[in-house]
Amino acid sequence: MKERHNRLTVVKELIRNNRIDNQDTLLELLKKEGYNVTQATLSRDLKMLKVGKISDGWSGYYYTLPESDLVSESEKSYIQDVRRGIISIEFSGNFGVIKTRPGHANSVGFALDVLALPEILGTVAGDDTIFVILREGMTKEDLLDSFNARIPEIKE
Amino acid sequence: MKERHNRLTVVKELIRNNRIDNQDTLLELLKKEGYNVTQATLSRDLKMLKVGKISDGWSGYYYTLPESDLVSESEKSYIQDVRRGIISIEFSGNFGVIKTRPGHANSVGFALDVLALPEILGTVAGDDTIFVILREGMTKEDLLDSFNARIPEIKE
DNA sequence: TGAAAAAATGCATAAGTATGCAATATCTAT
DNA sequence: ATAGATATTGCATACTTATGCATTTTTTCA
Repeated sequence: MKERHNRLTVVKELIRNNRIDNQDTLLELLKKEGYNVTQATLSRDLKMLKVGKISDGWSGYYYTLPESDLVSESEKSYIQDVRRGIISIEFSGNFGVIKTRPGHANSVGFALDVLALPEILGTVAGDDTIFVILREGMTKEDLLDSFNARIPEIKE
Repeated sequence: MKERHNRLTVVKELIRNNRIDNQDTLLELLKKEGYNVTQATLSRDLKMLKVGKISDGWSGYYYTLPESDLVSESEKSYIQDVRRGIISIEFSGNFGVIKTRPGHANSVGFALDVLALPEILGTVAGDDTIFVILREGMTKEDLLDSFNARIPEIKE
């Protein structure tokens, strides 16, 4: 059985979707989801998930997931768009050319805009080709690094 | 006397430059800096500074400043560029027009690029005017909010 | 399968942080 | 300068979170 694994997933979801500021509250929510554990276990769960506690900018604090888990579902779908469409990327000076499967250029280009990679100043998409303009001072290495960070397994 | 204010500055600096994971440790460091207070006071200081506690990605946790205090010095200088140059900003549809002091449009525009506000798709700068194109789906309210968050006291 | 090893959990309690209250210190408006 | 208002602080303690240890559950492997 993967009881704990399931619970961790639920905990993560609860933290993502609620402003929770202590473990007892989280314990309540977990109970409603059918998980009956003690505060001790929850404390260990949070440590495992690397959950942090930060200011709400007002007068309180709440739990927060590490950045890597904060990627929203919608962002994930854009990442999928990129993965599905992209074929190759090559550079010339501060311009890049992305080749995509036919008809995918727009979805990939739009996804890149949404992902707002700091290296990219703008894109123009045709049918199976995207023209990428790098921001002043950015190199193709910068962009590729950023790619690998935001879009894992780009080499699939 | 502004004892507390000074102390807060030191606390902030200590947190920025060290990996501190509890208040007693911080208390020690503060003592070395010549500030003798109790844990209770420090707890209040941290709340005031909106200090958070996040995972080091390994097995521990440490204090961290809110984003607004993490702004790098170089970023601050760009923020200054914007403050020095900007006069007004108005909108029409998904376009914005920023008026600047004569000759300042380029420094402000470049600073805006560097700051990479997610609302801005791109800018074109003349001599005392900047043309801002909002990203699809973004409103002028979004941009103004972002402005206020990243560039405090824009109304000076 | 049936041990032995590893992982997960609860209990009790230690460690860490926050806060009510009273005492001071600082600021404000005469 | 001075009384009243505000802000800061320490003390004691409540609240919150982490963890050592023993127990139970799950996994591994011969």
